Amino acid sequence: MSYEVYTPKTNFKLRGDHSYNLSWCLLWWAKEKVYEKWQNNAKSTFVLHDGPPYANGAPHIGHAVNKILKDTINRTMAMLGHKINYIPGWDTNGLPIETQVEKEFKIKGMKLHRDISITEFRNECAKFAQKWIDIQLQEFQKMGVMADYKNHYTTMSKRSQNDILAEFHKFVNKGLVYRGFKPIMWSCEEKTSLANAEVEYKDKKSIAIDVAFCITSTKNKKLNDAKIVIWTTTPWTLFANRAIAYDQNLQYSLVKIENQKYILATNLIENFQQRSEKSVQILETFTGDILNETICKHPLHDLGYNHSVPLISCDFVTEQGTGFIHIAPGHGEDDFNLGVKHNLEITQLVDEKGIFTSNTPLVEGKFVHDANQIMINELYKNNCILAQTKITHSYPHSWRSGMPLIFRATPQWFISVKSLKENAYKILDDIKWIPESGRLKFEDTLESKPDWCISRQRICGIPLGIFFDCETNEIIVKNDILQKTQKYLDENGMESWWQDDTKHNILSQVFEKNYDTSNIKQSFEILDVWFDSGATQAFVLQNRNIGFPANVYLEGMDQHRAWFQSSILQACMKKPQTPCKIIMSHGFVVDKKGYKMSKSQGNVISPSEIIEKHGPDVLRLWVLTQNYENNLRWSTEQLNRVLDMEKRFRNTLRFLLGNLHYWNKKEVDYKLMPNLEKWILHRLAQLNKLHLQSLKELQFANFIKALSEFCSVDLSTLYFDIRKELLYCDTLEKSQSTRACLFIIWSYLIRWLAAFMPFGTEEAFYCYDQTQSIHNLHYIEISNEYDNTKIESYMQKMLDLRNIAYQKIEKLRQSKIVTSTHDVKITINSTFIDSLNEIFENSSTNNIIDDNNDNDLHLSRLREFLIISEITTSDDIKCMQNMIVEKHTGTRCPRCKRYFHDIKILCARCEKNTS
RNA sequence: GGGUCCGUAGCUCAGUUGGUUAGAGCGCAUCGCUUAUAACGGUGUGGUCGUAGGUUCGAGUCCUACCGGACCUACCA
Repeated sequence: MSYEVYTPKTNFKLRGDHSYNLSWCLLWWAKEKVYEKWQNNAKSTFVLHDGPPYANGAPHIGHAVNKILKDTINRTMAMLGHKINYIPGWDTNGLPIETQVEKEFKIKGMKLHRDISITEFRNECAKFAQKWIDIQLQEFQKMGVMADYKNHYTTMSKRSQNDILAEFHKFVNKGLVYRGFKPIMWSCEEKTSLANAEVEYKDKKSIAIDVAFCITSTKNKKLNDAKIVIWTTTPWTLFANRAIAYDQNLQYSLVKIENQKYILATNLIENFQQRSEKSVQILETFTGDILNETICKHPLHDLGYNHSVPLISCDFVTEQGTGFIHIAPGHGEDDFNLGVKHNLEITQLVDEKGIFTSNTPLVEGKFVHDANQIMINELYKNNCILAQTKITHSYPHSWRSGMPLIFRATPQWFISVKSLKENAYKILDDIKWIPESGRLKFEDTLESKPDWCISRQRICGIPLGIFFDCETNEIIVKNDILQKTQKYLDENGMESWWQDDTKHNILSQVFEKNYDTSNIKQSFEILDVWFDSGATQAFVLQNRNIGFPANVYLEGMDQHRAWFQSSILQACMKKPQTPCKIIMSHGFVVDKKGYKMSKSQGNVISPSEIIEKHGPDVLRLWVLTQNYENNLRWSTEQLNRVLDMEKRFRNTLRFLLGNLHYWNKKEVDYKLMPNLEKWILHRLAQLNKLHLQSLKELQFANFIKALSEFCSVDLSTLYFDIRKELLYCDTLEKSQSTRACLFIIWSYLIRWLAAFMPFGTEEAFYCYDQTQSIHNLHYIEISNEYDNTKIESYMQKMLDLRNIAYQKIEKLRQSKIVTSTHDVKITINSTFIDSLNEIFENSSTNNIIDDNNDNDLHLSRLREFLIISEITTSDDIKCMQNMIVEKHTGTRCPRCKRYFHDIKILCARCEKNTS
């Protein structure tokens, strides 16, 4: 037989239909204009400036981490009452998109210029980027990322491109842009220089050779007929060899190998022996300075390479090789610097495709990597190779095509960064770095930053928009030509830069009719994409009046050398100023074992898959409960942990909702609440402090964990379990003040959780209130009364008693004497009543259960707390530890489960409450 | 090769300026409830604090080296 009890009633499911709920929430938020309403908030505008992801693929788990963190901060700030200005953006120019589009044309057998115009090509790139923007935008929304999507920015929109060009021209006007000639990382495949960020270091197998150079002149007689041995892994660069470097402080030895004298670094002889399998006899050892003013001849001297090869001292000789470094000033940075210092020829023997030009005997028209074998063959013919080995070493490759890169000296445009760096150093203290070590990373990169090569020999991007004198290499700036160029491109479209009449149209505005402009060249290069994204602080934050400086920049920690760097340098063009107040960085996603995710390892996970299987809240909780300053680990254990956590939160909300169903919506004065309620409110006050702390550090993991413990331990195990008897079995009238307390708990919990699991909380909130979104509510300030530290000692004493009692009950349970705490009767010493009085000091008498057997209020409280049937006193018991726990000998009331001695069908209380 | 950061129970994390027997939640095991029921409660089990040295009366905490991992850097010519 069942009796009426007030068990929880709610439509909110423990396991919701997350895919239905996801689409419902997105519709609901749009209808409710959640983001738009954030603009009505009274507190100052909070600007988290979005660093643009690259629009060339589906979002990966790293995007998810980044966007979820950003969104959580935004939602938190909105609930604090700030206006939110979050403009998502995309990086849409550059090589990766261009090569992708190029590939598609190649498949169709089409060729740029022949079959497709530059304009058409650029349009295809834009279409390609737009496709991925649409996909990413949708995915970000599914993660719950709330943003001003309508006004999103891209680096390819007309307005952005004009703004970015204008931004670049400011650098030109300030005299910071110059044409330089430097060896830079060059991709023969893509025929362009590459930014550092476009370079990927991979293992490459190379042929390493030890090559002998004959000495032709030396001031030291004993070196007369000796040969210098160099070691190289790029034999083709020997065609461009112009010197040999050594360390004048290093020990070198004159050695004899097969009746020929050679010079090698003393400590590297053993390595050399192993490589060459030749026996080496040391004749004499000396320091490197003896090699001063020594001159060799090129090993292919008689084949057209008849220049002399001087020995030059340097400080970058390493532990590898022979102690001598072959120097090709056109093909390495160290080499170049040394070449400039000693006035060596900076060779330009290789064209943009990596093919040797006409002034290179033997290899003219040959690709550099094919030239390796030609060089090796010739050297063998001339008897110059002492050893040939294969080595695997880390070598730069093109990020996109995967092809090995070369160093190649070419004319490029550079921004002089000296003054920008000086300004940047001045604002480092104005930025709060989270974590603090981020500043160190940033500073390290800043310190070693060379002048910024900003030209790219491509077309998917923003043209430099400059003309220059091809004799002096000076950029033409007279008669406002830069502004006129900007205006022209604004009116005719950015792609008009590549049209035939553009040069004439612009120059005719600047120079008189008969002025000879044959010396004036137009640059057809485009800007480095890092300049594009670095300019967002200008063309998004400032030009659109979003707010400058922004409050927060938040990106992966790799951006300390990339976006953070370019943004700050560009902001510091005129004066020291920071584009943001806080720079926060997060780690990368790794697998269970801590290894990075890569397709080849097969350990990648996709955010959309997680969302599909488990819902967006689970993905978010996974991100948010880890220490994201370091790596974020993904594993099934973690997934299960987060699934359990989500379930715990949902079930807590469900229990609250179910019991609020019976609430008369009347609030209750704090002073009238029993100690147990005061304690749970005190816990809320503690959590609130933690919440504020988490906002300061923008670290939510500890707070969420505290919330989870609160739900498990404080609510489920203690408060809810104890109050169930009252809520279910007593009169509705009696239980109202506890329900009022449940409402307070609900009010805080649902708001706190809203930023972390926006979908589940919305679903729950809708069960309570269909008139508004939870995400347009604000956090509630905690009443000072709640922060009641005195209540802690009350709770501690109660828990101690509970502990003692439950240990004893457990023994009875194990002996199969009782099964539940309801079966138990406890007897304690009557003098303990006094200490109970102390424990319950100041506790209200409100909403105590009718305890027809007990006439002592405090005993009744204790009985309630222990969830047992009866508690009595006796003078025979000496102390609390000796409390007697035994099976109650009465009959159980089928409604409230308690045992009583005098019972008809129901206990007296239930009889009364059901009549 | 160099720089920065990280390494505490199966998982996520606490662990104050070095100070008793290293904590929590979850998980897991087990018992129970059957009025939050694909829920809930009781009890229990988990750790050579990455490894090895050193400083100290005493080290998870400080120092050194090494191992493993992440990010950055670097054409080992």
